[in-house]
Amino acid sequence: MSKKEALLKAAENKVRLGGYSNFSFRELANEVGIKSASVHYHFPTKADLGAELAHQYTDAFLLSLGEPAELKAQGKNPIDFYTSLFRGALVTDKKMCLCGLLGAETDSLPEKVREEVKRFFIQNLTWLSAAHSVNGEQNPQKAAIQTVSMLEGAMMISKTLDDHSYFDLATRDSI
Amino acid sequence: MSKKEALLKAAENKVRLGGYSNFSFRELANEVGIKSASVHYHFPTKADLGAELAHQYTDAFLLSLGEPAELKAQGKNPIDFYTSLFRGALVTDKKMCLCGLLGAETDSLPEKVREEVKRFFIQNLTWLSAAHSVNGEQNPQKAAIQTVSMLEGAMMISKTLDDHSYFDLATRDSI
DNA sequence: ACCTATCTACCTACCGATAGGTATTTATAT
DNA sequence: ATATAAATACCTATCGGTAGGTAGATAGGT
Repeated sequence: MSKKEALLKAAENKVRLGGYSNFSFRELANEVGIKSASVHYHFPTKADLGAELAHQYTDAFLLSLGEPAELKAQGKNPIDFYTSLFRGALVTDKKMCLCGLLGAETDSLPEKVREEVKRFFIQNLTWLSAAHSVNGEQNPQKAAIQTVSMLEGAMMISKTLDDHSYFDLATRDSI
Repeated sequence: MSKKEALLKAAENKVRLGGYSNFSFRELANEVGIKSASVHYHFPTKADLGAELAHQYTDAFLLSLGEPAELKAQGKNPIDFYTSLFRGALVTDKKMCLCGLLGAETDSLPEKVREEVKRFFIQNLTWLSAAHSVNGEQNPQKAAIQTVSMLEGAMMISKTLDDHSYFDLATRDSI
C-alpha cells in the first residue's frame, strides 16, 4: 500500500469515528511513518484530502453494490443486499458511514468536501430508486429516501447506544 | 437572558452546524461579550458545557412533546406531532438535531457528553414506544426505532442536499 | 537534468485551561 | 444598623499544546 493510500485509509478511520475535525495531518503522518509536511505533497490542503476521501469512498461503495437488476437476476433482493452492506460497516468496522457523519456536519465542511458528500447521497438515491423499481415498488423515489434515511439513522443510534440490535430491530422484515 | 444561558444558546447553534469541535470557549465568549477565561467560571471544562447542553436540549425537547396519551385525547396523532417537531428544527432552524449530530461522533466525545446523548435517545425511544402503543401499533418498540431512525436520517440527508423536500417525501403518509 | 517523495525547520493562529486579581452583591454575626 | 465574610461574575495575563500550511534542502530514480 502506497503512503498516499495509507494516509487515506488512516483518515477514513478517524473521520468515521469523529468527523472531519477528528484527523490532523500530524496524526496521519505519524501513523504511516512520514512527517506532517510530507502529507502536503500528496494532498495540498486538508480539504483536498477530505474531498478525495469522500470521492473514493463513494466509488468503492457503489462498486461493491453492483447493479440492482443483476442482483435481482441472481435471486437476491437488492434492498436486502444494500442493508447488509450497511450492517457490515456498523457491526464489522464498528464505525459510522463516512458520508453519514460528514453529511451531519455539512454546514461546517469545506465546499469541495461538501460536494463530494452530496454526490454520495445522490448516487445512493439513484441506485435505491432503481432497486425499488426492480422490486416493483409503486413509488421508488419515496422508498429510496426512506431506505437510506432509516439505515443512516439506525446506524447512528446503534452507535450511540453501543448496541447493534437496534439496527437489527429497525431493519427486520418480520413484525 | 443570563450569560450562562447565552453561552449555551451560542454553543447549541455551533454544535448543530458542525458538531462538538465546532465551538470554542473563545468564540462563545466573543458572542456573548465576555472573555474566554470567564466561560470556565460557568463551565469548568468544555465537556461540562457539552454535557449540560445535551441534557437541557433533551429536557426541552421532551417537555415540548408532552404526553402521547394526552395528544391522542386532543385528537392529534402523536407520531405526526413528533415528526412535525423534527421538521420544524430542520426547516425553521435550518440545523441538525443536536443529539443526532453528537450521536454520529459518539466515539470521539468525552464520556459525560456521550452519556447525555445516550439519554436523549433512550428517552425518545421510550416516548415513541408509548406513542405507537396508543396508536394501536402491534410492535411499538420496533416502530419507535424505525420512526426516530428515519427522521434523524432524513434530516441529515435533507441538510446535506440542502433541500427539505427530501424530508417531506420520506415522511409523507400518502404514496 | 529533472521528477518524486521525503526531510528539517519554521510560521501564525488557535485551542482549553490555569493563576491570580477586582468589583459587586449577598448573607451573617455582632 | 453596621462590620465582616463569602459568594458571584467577571477580568488580565499566560501556559503548553496542537492546528494547517510554507520554504527550502536532500536523496534516489529516470
